[in-house]
Amino acid sequence: MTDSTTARDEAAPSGQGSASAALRIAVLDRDSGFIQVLSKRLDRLGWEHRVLASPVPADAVVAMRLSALVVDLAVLGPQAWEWLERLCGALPDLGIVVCTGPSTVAQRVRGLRLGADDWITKPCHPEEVIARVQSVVRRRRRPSGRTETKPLTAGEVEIRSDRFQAFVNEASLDLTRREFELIELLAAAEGRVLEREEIYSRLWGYTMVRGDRSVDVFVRKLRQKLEKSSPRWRYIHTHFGIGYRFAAESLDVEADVEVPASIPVDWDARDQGELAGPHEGRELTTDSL
Amino acid sequence: MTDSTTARDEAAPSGQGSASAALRIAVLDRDSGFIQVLSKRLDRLGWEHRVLASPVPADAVVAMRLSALVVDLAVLGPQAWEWLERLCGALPDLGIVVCTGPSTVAQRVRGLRLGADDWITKPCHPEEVIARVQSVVRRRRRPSGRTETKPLTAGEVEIRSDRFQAFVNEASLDLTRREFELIELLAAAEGRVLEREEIYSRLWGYTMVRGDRSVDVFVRKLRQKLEKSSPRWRYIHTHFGIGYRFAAESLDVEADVEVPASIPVDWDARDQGELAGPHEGRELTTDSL
DNA sequence: CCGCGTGTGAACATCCTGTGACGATTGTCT
DNA sequence: AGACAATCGTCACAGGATGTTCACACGCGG
Repeated sequence: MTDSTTARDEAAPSGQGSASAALRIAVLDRDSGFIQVLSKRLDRLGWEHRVLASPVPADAVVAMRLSALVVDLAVLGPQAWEWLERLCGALPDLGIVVCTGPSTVAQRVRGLRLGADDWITKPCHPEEVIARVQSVVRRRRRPSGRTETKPLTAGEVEIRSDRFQAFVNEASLDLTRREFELIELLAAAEGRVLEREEIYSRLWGYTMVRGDRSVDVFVRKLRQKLEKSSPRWRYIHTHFGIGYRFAAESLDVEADVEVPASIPVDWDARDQGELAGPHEGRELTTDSL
Repeated sequence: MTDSTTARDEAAPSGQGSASAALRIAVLDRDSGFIQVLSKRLDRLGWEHRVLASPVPADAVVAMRLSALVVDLAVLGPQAWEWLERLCGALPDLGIVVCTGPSTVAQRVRGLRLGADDWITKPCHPEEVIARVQSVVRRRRRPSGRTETKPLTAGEVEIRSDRFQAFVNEASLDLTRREFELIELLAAAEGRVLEREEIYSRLWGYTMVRGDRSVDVFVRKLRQKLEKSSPRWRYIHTHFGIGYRFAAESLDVEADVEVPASIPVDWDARDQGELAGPHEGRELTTDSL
């Protein structure tokens, strides 16, 4: 493993609030003075950052896996709008702060509507730029309420966010980062069907291109590991043409007759544990192993 | 309503289009001119909004269940910072846009650091205020966005958008994607008759060519599956020369004793369905099979 | 009674997913 | 630095599920 270094910062489905420090920022600008001051400040904050002086294709920005981007639209010339639109379309979760020279209200409105998160007019104080970037990034992390309090369990598996691992009978499944993020995302959906596009955008951070099989492949890897450790259960269900649904379902058939009444089962706690929606009534969990 | 269909039209993978409409905004300001213009604009947008002219306790704001708040800190006087801090602490998900008179960089930075999402300096154009509020709200809606999934029921069937499935007595009908979209569309029409062309254009996304039987075929498949799982009910009714209407109707003659009480019958939808004869009087309900 | 719209079943074409393997990339260890 | 291992993303293929079209039977409406 040892994956978790940069793991959570970008595109984290349920990031840990702790890692507010590690941020990847890029600044696209030509004003050397501005860049210099800003860079120094970013250094002191310990934010990983990168300066781009020339118009970078939107696709290239996507590959940088940024948390936020500060951009002077002037650098991009006339195609700035198109560029901005494409970028926002591809990375809905990227924080974009436009920091540019004098502009009209209409321009600012247009930029914000296209997907920019903030718009600062030069000249401006670098400290304010920093503060606005922070503000944008702060808003981005959703899971404010979802701290790593409760380990999720379903069927035989237990998903521990604090360990970045899933376990069956205390034995780790040895999930990789992506695999874990996937199972965590699915399990957190509480039995709802998640569409491929949504899974992709929440795990990878940008929008999926048609024909991408990444989600399928990782679902397969997950299923393999789940099946190996918990053969009598099915967890990930395919919904053809839509996506996947996570729900623990036992393969043991109608074995309730087998369950001796002598063993008192804590139905309440058990039911809560099951992620399987309240329906799927015949959960019958004869954990007779 | 009809999540999946509308979602389809705008190619939005996860976003429920309807959610963008329901916004609750409050404006805390004393500048009557500003308020007036802003209010008018908010009205036209259809956003539910409320104007507060006097310093409202932070707790009171909490009770308003807002999506966003536009506030002139000047109204709050010297306690503005404390007020802001408390509010942000209590409602981390509330979008807060400070819109106030001249300020120093330090003040703006402080406000943003305390939790404000944006800071606009007056005088400013109301359209920009709107755009910035939208930008702030846009980011926020992801996490809770998918809560409005209310199971729709009619007769014995229950349509669950979160599972892309319909159920009868908790047993799935195993509908395919198109079948589900169709039943969802029909059911959402609340008993109105939908013309073939409309059904087609809303499910397929483009206009139907004359002679296309796709809708008929899918109606048939749906009827088959419905009949198999719920034989004592009729759901989809043909209106000759027009289209189809969805309404649960029991075949049991007044002997609803048969109807298992476990599932409440949606009488309302049924009644509405009977009345709905929008098109030329010849309703003549040929639903005799 | 005729014309047209609809129900029905099946054949056909298409799309979608499961699967295994391969190269690319990243990070670690020596 | 270089080799090595793990992980990730893409590809091609196969099988199956799904969507579409067609021909024919039937009933409605005029």
